[in-house]
Amino acid sequence: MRLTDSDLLRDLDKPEFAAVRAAFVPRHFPKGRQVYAPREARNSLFIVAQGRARVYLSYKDKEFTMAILDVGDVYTTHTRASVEALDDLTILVAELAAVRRFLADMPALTSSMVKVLGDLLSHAFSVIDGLAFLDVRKRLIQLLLYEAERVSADAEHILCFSHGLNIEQLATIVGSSRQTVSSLLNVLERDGIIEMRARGVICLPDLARLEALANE
Amino acid sequence: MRLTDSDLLRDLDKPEFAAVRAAFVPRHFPKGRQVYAPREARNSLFIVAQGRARVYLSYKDKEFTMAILDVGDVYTTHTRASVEALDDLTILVAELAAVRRFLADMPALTSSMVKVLGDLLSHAFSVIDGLAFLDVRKRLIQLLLYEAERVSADAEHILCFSHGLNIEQLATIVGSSRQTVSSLLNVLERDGIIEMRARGVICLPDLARLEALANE
DNA sequence: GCGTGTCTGTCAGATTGCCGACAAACACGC
DNA sequence: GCGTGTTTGTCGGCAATCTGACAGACACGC
Repeated sequence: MRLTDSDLLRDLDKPEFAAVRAAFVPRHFPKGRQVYAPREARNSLFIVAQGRARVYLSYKDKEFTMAILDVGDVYTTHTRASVEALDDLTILVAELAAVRRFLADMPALTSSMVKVLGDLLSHAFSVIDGLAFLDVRKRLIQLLLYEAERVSADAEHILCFSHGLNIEQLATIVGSSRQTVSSLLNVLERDGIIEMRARGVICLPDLARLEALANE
Repeated sequence: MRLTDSDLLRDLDKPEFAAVRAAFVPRHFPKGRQVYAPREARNSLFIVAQGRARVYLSYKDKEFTMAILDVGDVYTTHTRASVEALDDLTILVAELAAVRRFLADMPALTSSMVKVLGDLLSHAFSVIDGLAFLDVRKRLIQLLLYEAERVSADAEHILCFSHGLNIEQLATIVGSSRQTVSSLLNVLERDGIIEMRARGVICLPDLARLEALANE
């Protein structure tokens, strides 16, 4: 779910961007608080400075999680998505209109913006791809593989990651129900493909086999 | 499915944009020909000058149509989507890198680019929204309403549109199968909510009732 | 006007995945 | 260690939708 950790955050701290940096205001949200409501009029751009945020669509009492933003991730509102704080959250917010004023002067900023939008778009296409062509089981496996990729840098002997989400939240990511995801995970565990060490922690003792399942 | 008919095409013909205009090369494709293959390396931006193009994802022998581009629509590749000519097609193509070089000099161009990406993104969100929350019937009804909106300007007494697609193609738009869409359409017709005048032509004698169905 | 190829309507069977219900496992404060 | 609220596992019934099959309708060239 990681989106676009461009160098925007780092760039902003360079002296030549001081003027732009001033357009970004830090805002804090306690865990669970709504950051943006569905059809918020304002278009803004923010960078996650601390904590995680969940970007999601909702309809009646259902929710679909589009992305989980981590530190360094950049996001633009002006879509019909809501955002909520998954942990205590700090973001740097700028009005899009304000940022736009600087675009002419700072080509680097333009590239960043275009990159952010491009990454969001590319991610959205992946999501559509999954929903249109894959069943819940495959979408879940893809999610596991995706998470695995992010920790693989640690090169642990046995690959584990702590996503810190409950089954219900996982279900909103793959667009399914708690019950379905629960039983799929348990089948995978019985087959020795995953291991659920604790709530919110999954290990992948046999990555190769998981990858095979994704392609079958 | 109409995307982003920004003023890019018109803007480009202004004398001050002559330099940028030169970066766009016209290309022709006969009906049915592939315009971009799935994972084409090059990132480019094009404007439809004549005909229609279909943007779609594919997986094994299934396809999902993301959008149908009309004259004036702008599209950027660099996603995993393919594009094919739905009619005989003429597009103005520019390499993204080439366009990017002009961005600094021409803020208006930047706005256009950001708008294009933003529109694509917003459309992608709508698609996800439909796939995640609505059943085939509702997605189909939304599609009908969407098409209705585009011709409503004609203010005909009874609203008709000729989409020029067969049932199978409609099915790829709503992410369903030919059989399902066929029977759903026939149920709607029996209920007097739509009228299929000829292949590829649908009339909506009772728009209000259709809208009611969409919200139920 | 006839024949061929495509498009459409419809049915039956199988599958997927949802939902409600309920019990067991867990987390955490006291 | 106990009690309460949350999370998880599992079952059964049900609705949506897919697939394959086939017949009838249509379109168009000759």
